[in-house]
Amino acid sequence: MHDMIEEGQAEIEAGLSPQKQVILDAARDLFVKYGYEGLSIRDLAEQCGLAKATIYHHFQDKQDIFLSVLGHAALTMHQRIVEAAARGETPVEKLRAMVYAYCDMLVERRMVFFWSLRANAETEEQLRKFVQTHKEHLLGPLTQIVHAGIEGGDFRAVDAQMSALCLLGMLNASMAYRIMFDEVQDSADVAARALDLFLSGISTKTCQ
Amino acid sequence: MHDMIEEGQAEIEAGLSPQKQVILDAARDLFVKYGYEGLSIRDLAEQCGLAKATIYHHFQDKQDIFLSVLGHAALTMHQRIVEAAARGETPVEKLRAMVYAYCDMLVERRMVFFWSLRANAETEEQLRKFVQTHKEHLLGPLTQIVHAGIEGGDFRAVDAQMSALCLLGMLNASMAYRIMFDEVQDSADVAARALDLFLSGISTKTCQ
Amino acid sequence: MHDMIEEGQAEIEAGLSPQKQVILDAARDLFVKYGYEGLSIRDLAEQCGLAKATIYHHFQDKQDIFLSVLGHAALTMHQRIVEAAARGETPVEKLRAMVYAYCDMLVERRMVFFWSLRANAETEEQLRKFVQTHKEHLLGPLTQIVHAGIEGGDFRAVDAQMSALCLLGMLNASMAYRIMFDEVQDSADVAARALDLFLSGISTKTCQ
Amino acid sequence: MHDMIEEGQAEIEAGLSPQKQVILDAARDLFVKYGYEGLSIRDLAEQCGLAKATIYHHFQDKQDIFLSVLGHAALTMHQRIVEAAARGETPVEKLRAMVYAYCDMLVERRMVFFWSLRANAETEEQLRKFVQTHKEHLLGPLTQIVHAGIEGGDFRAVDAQMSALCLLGMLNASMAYRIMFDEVQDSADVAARALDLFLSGISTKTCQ
DNA sequence: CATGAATGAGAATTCATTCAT
DNA sequence: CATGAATGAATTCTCATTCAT
Repeated sequence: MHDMIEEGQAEIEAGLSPQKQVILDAARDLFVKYGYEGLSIRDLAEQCGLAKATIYHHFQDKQDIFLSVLGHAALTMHQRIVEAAARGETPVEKLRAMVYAYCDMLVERRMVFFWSLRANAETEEQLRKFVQTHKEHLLGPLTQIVHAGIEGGDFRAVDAQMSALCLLGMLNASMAYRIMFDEVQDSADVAARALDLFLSGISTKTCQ
Repeated sequence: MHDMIEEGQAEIEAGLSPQKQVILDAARDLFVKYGYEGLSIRDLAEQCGLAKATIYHHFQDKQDIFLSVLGHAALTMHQRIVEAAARGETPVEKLRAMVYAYCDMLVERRMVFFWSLRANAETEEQLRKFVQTHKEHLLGPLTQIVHAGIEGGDFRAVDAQMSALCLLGMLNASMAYRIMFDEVQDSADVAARALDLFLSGISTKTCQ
Repeated sequence: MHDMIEEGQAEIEAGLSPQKQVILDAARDLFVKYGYEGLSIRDLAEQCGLAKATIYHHFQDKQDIFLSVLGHAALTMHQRIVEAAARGETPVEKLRAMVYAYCDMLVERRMVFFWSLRANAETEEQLRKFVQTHKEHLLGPLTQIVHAGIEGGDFRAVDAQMSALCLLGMLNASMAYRIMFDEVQDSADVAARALDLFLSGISTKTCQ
Repeated sequence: MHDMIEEGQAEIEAGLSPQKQVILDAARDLFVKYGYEGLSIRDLAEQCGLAKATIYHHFQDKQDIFLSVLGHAALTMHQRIVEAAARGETPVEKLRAMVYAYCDMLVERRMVFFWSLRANAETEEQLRKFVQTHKEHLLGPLTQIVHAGIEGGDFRAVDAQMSALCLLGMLNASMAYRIMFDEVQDSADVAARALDLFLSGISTKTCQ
């Protein structure tokens, strides 16, 4: 895997006080580990070395933290994927770079499934809208490349968005499996094989 | 979609007291809806029309309920998939039947991802082992068919298990998307398209 | 220590169904270990290999069990002490035999203090009356011997009951200390030294 | 009895927030009255005029409260006994003052037996260690005086610690009896008689 | 910018007990 | 004589959140 990020803890977003960043980074890890209900403000505060009340100084409530985490994750994913795409020439090269970048983030943050975070019932509607708004950040660039590949004659005339979605699903499943059961396998390997299967599926060339 | 199950609530497993079945069915729905931490025993009891204490008469604790739900789900999935496979002749036909059966269950029980259920930290290790034991129920039959397809010359010589895993991932993502965002689309359609992409990927025939 | 009882589990009292005895024996151990509130009917039932409801077949309620245990303990103590007294000739010999018998029971059943069992508030009044009634079983024989010693000119003219009470207190404290902290010391030794101190205190002879 | 403490509720220990003191004082009374299992946090909170959760703001859990109570009791006992000892000249005088101080505390706080408080099974080991650490506070000063008495030729060459332990046992039993059954008797009287018996036992002089 | 104190609501779990069988 | 099923009340403890400082 190519562009390993040294330590994914502290990417400072414009307009975010450093203290907020600390909280968000800790919150991300805890949400991923324990889910929405499973993260307790007490734990979060302890993790940050702050008092519980201080958390409320920076965020309105738990949902606020949650949605902030989600927003930042989506944004970062987007940035990395777009950056990765820029490193390739052909659609296939671009796709490969994006896939690696995506899998890196999955593993690095153990964010196995982006959607597996599950908020409580009241949040759910809000969450749905939120995800609907931000999913483009992830799905959009992929879809676009698939589209370009179709236009360029590299790929068959499939439904581009649906294909991108399937690619993400394959990667999610593969990485989840690797993380849960066979940590020995290199994630780049796993990702490569899933990507090959995908490319065989959409490529116009004879399969092998 | 073909064999829609009329009401997925009450398949009686051998050796399970009916009262336990009632609790498990309700628990399944609530776990899927709210996640592990999100299900409260109080809600579960109310849903079943029982007193909280009665739940604890039948199950040791929340984890016990959780793992029971998981176990039964895995078993049911297995049964349905195996049944479905029996309805096809060729590997492709078998695969298609299995995919439909799987997606039916996903939608019917809104079990969007089988693995997205997430227990608390202490459970996690136990959960991991549990899933490791039971994943075969789901992955095994698929892998077997892919294998048969390879042997029979229908499929390319890919890693059968990895391919099966990718197929599941594609279906999970597709169905999750459909459930979350465009409920209008027919899930059979969505499933069919994902399957076609997959088949194109592993088929030995010229793509297209 | 002389008359070690082989296994203090099953002394059958006249008129007690064997099943009741089993329950009482288990209850005694649990009350001693955990106190009144600390014993749970569930644990008691498990310990006996019975269902909870079966306990209620034999006893009215928890208090009933508690008072039965107390009654039987008082009775057994009484019997053993009286038996022991019969084995001595002089008051001092009798006292020594009683003390050994008492300490044997303390250790054997870890009933460090007879009175340390504490029931809940509502029971307390009932308990007080009960203990008041039964304390004679323990204190009476000792007091009587002290009295005899005074009459016979062996002991000083002290308040016999108060002296007996003090002797019990010394033994309780000594045995409790031994059980809690230095299990190495022989309980017969410990008892002997406490008794010597007591005898020095009430004896008419020059000390030493 | 000489130095009766007017109201034993509010001795402020250095370094303890006043709120913690309030809770500890209430907890002491309730533990003594009902035992470890018998005290409910709800009752304790009500007694303090606080919300249940507030108790947990100040203490980690029930055990924490319990051990705190024990620690403070041991400390206070120690202080009072040492103060009392300073008021006497000869070992006998010192002992007498200590005994009165001890019995005062027993009655005042109805702490009939210092050791009769019994925690649940998991605590027990922790409790044992705790008591082992703190028993010196109570036993140490007494043992020391007995030792001094032996050195000075006032007392016989007995095992000082064992004697001190016996003295405590006598006092405990005597006071418990008085509190439970004949409240009419003056506790100073009761204590005096137990002490006289003890002194007769260890004194080198001819017994009367 | 930060926090200690406080809390009402609710979490999971256990309690002693009853009753139909 | 025995028990499985059931339960209302109580248990310890945690939750997200507020507020005065």
